Amino acid sequence: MKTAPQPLAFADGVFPAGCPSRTLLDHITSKWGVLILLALSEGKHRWSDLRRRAEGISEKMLAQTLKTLERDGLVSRDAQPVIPPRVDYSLTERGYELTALLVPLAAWTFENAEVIINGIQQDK
Amino acid sequence: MKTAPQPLAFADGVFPAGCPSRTLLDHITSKWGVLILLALSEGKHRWSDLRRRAEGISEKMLAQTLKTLERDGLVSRDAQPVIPPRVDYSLTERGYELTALLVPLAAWTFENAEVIINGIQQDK
DNA sequence: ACTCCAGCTTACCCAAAGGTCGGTACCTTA
DNA sequence: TAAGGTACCGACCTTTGGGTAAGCTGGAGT
Repeated sequence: MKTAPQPLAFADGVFPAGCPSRTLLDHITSKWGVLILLALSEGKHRWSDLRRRAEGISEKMLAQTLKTLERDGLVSRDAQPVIPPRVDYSLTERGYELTALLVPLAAWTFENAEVIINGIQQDK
Repeated sequence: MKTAPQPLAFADGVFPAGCPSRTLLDHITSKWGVLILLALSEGKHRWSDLRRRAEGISEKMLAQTLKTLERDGLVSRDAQPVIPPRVDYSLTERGYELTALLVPLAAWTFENAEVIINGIQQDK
């Protein structure tokens, strides 16, 4: 299989099926993954902050998403053993690299959403 | 802290729930949506081309995804009434704007996937 | 004493995303 | 006559993402 670190490696197949790239892409573009990454692009946040900022996320999904992103080395977890438990989540170096590319995309999406979605039949 | 040029619309809530921006974000970051957009970023493609390039997609999902992206004004469909039916799909102006931002993200993902996913326990 | 908060985890369950398969219409090649 | 290709549609069924609810630890508030 292709492992060549070419600039435009998807010149031949756009992310071969079953490849690690597909998995990572799924993590990043997952429903809540994007929102968490965007929230953290502004700086460190606590559990309850994230719940508020990623409006609508459930505790289960928050925990699950954070765990995935942490495993992928995009988010780091800093648990302080203080009396009322305090845990801060922030982006790793790698995470910042990613969100540097993600934020413009999100900004474009945000700016164009009204025109696109409201100007068009939206049944699904 | 601030990473975007604009007043950062998600400064207060990162894509408010139930907003058009969430819907559009879901379309764009959907499992097959990304792959179709990336494939089309290289130029026009036919139905069967897309099936090959978005490896693993089913006909149903291809049709559904294309329809969504078309409704969002990101993809244009050009059906020629020739004897063996020929339909070309390509990006609209708006679609190009998007993929200009999407491609770097995809490239980063592709380049970092091996290290991230293979260097780490991957249970899910 | 009782309840509330943060920061989780686990169990249970459902809607919906997505896969499989068959059909359609028209033409070409064997 | 039969098989095969393009570009789909749609019924049916399975997988899974994600929601709800409950529990847990250990203070702090009333």
